[in-house]
Amino acid sequence: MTKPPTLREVAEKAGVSISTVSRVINDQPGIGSETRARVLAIAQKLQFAPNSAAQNLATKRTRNIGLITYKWSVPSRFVASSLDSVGIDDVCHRLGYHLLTTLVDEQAMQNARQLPMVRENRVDGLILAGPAIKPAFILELHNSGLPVVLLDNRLRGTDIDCVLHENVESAYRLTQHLIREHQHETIVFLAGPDTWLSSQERAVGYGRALAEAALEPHIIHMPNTTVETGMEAMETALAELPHLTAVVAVNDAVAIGAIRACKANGRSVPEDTAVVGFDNIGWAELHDPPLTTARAFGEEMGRQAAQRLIELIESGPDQEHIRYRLRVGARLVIRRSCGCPEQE
Amino acid sequence: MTKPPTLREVAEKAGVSISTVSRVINDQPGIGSETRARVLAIAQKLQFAPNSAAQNLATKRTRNIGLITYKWSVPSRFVASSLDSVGIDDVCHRLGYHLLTTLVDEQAMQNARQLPMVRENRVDGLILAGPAIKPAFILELHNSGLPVVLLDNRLRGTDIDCVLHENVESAYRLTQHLIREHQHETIVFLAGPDTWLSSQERAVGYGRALAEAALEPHIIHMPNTTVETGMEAMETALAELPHLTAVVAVNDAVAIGAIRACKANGRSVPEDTAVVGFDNIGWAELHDPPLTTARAFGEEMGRQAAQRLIELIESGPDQEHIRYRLRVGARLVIRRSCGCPEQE
DNA sequence: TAATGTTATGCAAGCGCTTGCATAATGTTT
DNA sequence: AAACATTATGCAAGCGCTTGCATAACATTA
Repeated sequence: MTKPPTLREVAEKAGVSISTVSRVINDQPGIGSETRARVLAIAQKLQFAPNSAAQNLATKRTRNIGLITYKWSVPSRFVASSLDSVGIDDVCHRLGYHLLTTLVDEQAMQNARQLPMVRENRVDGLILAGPAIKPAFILELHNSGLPVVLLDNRLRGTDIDCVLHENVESAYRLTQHLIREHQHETIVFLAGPDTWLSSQERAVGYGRALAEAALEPHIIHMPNTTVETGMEAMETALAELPHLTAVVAVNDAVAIGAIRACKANGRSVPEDTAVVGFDNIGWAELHDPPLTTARAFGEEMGRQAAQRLIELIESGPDQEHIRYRLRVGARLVIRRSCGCPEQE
Repeated sequence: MTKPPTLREVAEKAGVSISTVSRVINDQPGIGSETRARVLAIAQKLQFAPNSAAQNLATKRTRNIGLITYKWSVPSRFVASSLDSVGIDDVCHRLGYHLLTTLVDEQAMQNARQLPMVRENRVDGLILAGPAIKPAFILELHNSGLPVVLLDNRLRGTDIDCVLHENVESAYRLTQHLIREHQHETIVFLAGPDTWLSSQERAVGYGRALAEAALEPHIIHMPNTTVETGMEAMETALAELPHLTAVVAVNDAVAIGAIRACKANGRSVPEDTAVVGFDNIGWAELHDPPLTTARAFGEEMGRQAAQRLIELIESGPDQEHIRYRLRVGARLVIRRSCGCPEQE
C-alpha cells in the first residue's frame, strides 16, 4: 500500500546519484563493482522496481506488445487457437514484455488508428492472430510504423512477417493418406472462406494429392468454419455427390459437423465415409469416432511469433527489414475417423 | 511513422498554452467555448492523442487492468471460461481501459509481488479469474493495495469483491430435476478439488436436493476437472456403487468423461445412467447424447467483474469499501443426457 | 468610477526515469 | 613529478502530461 520507492530514494540511501542507480539497475557499464554491489543490495532491500510509466516516457518504449484477435460472433466456437496465447505469454514474460490483448470485430477493423492501444501508443508492436483479420486493417497498422507479425495469416504483396501452419504439406499428406491407405476416389474438401489463407492453402495441398492420383477435386466453400457450417456443407456435398466416400475438412470443428451430417443421413463413419480434420482440438480424440487430423502446434506458433516480434522491436526501425516467414509443421494423428484401426 | 503530435504542438498552432489544451482534451471546465472549439478542431486535424506514458506518469494511473488466469498444465483443457474475457474486453474498452493479461502457474503464485505487471506498476487493478488461483496469492495481491476482484472464486474471511456462479442454486435444481422428473435414488456427485469454490458449492446444492428427498449423498473427489479425471472418477463410482443410476458432474468436461466411462462399462446414457453437467460448453449440445447442463453466463460474469473493478479503481483508495458479492444465475438446459426427450 | 466578483488563461513545478556531457578520481607513462 | 589515459560518478536537461495557483480580462455592483 505504501507508495513504491523511487530511484531517488535508493540513491540517497546508497549515497550516490540517481544516475548511478539507474545505471546499476539497467546494468550498464561504467560503474565500480563495489558501488554496484552496494546499490544493488539497497535496491533489493527496498524492493525497488522502476516505475514503468516514467521509464516509458524517458525511453519512448513501453515493453508492451499488443495481441489482436478476432471476436467471433459465434459464441460456441471451438477455438484451437487459445493455445497460441500461452506461447506468446511465455515468451513475453521471459523477455520482459507484457501482453496487451484486445478483440476486434468488423467494426473495429474499419479504422486501425482508432484502436486504443495504437492511438495511445501503448504498445511497441503487434501480433495479429487469425485469418479473419482483414488485409486493409493489417496494412494500415503496419503503415503506422509499428512492428507487426501475423499469426496464422499473411498478407501478400507486403513484407510483413508471419508464422503459419504448414498447410499445404499437411493437407497433402492427410489427403494422400486417404488415397493410398484407403483407396478413396471421391474425396471432398470442405473449405472455409476463400479469403482465409489456411483454407486456401489446405485446398492446395488437397488438390495436389488428388492431382497426383489423377482424381477429380471437389471443393465446397463455407462462410465460416464451425460445426454448424460443417454440417450444412456436408449436406450439400452429399446431395451433389452421393457417391463420395471421403471428406477432408478444413478443420476439426468442420470435420465433426461433417460427421454429424453423415450420421444424420444414415452413413456411418468411417465405414461409409471417411472424415479427416485439422488442428487436433481437444475433442478430436474424444469424439466418436476419434478424429484423424493434423495436429497444429499452437503454443509453439505463438512462441515463435512473439519471439520474432520482439526481435523486430529491439532491432529498431532503421534496421533493414528482412522478411521472415515461418512455417510450423503439423503432425498427422491417425485415429479411427479415416478408417484406420484404433492405435494405442 | 512520423512521431505523434504533442500537447505542445497543438498549443502552438492554436495559440494557447499547453495547460489550456490539456484542459480541453480532458474536457475540464473553465475554458471559453470558442477557445475550446478551436483547440478541438486543431487537435482533430493533427490527430492528436495523448501519450499514455506521460499521462500515467503525471496522474499515477495507468488505465490498464490486469487479468490473471491460471495456466492449465493440461493443454487439451476444455475451457468454458474463455468467454469471460470477451465480457471483460468489452467493458474495458467502453470505459477507456486496457487489458493486460497473464497466465500464472504454481510457481508464479509463490511470490505475488514478483508478478511483473504488479511489480512495475503497470495496472490499476486486477481481475483474478478461476478457482485455481491460490488464496495466499490473492491475499498478497490484495494487500499490495491494488483493487482486486475475483471471478469464479472467492476468499473467505476477507472483503474482497467477487462475481460468482449461482452454484448452490443451480446444482440444487439440476439434482432436483433428476429426483423429481426421473425418480433417481442413487445419485453420485463428481466433485473437483475441495479447495475449488464452485465445486464445494455445487456439492452443497446437490446435497441439499438429496437431503430434501431423504436420499443419501455420494461424493467423489477428483484432483482436477477434465474429461480424463471424469472418466477415472466414474470408474471409481461404478466400482463402489454399481447400483447408481444418475450422476451430477461438477462441469461438462467431467460429465463427458463420466459418459465415456459409462459406455466403456456397457452402460448406456441416459437409459442406464443419467448424467448432467455444468457450464454448457460448446460441446454440450453436440455431444452424444446431448448434455443436460446448467448454462453459465461467462461473458456476463466477465462484464460484471470488469465493471466492478473499474468502479473500485475510480472511487479511489480512501473510499470506504463495501464488499460486493455478485451471483450470476445459471439456466438449466435440459437435453437428453438426463433422460428427457430431445426438445426442439 | 472604484471596488468587487467571475471567468478564462497561463506559469511553472512536478511525476520518476534516461543519458550526453562534464568532472573527479585513479592509474600509467615518460 | 608532470602529462596523459582511463575509469567512476554526478549534473542537468529532457520525455509529454497534469494541476494548484497566479494573473489578466471582463462584467457587475455600489
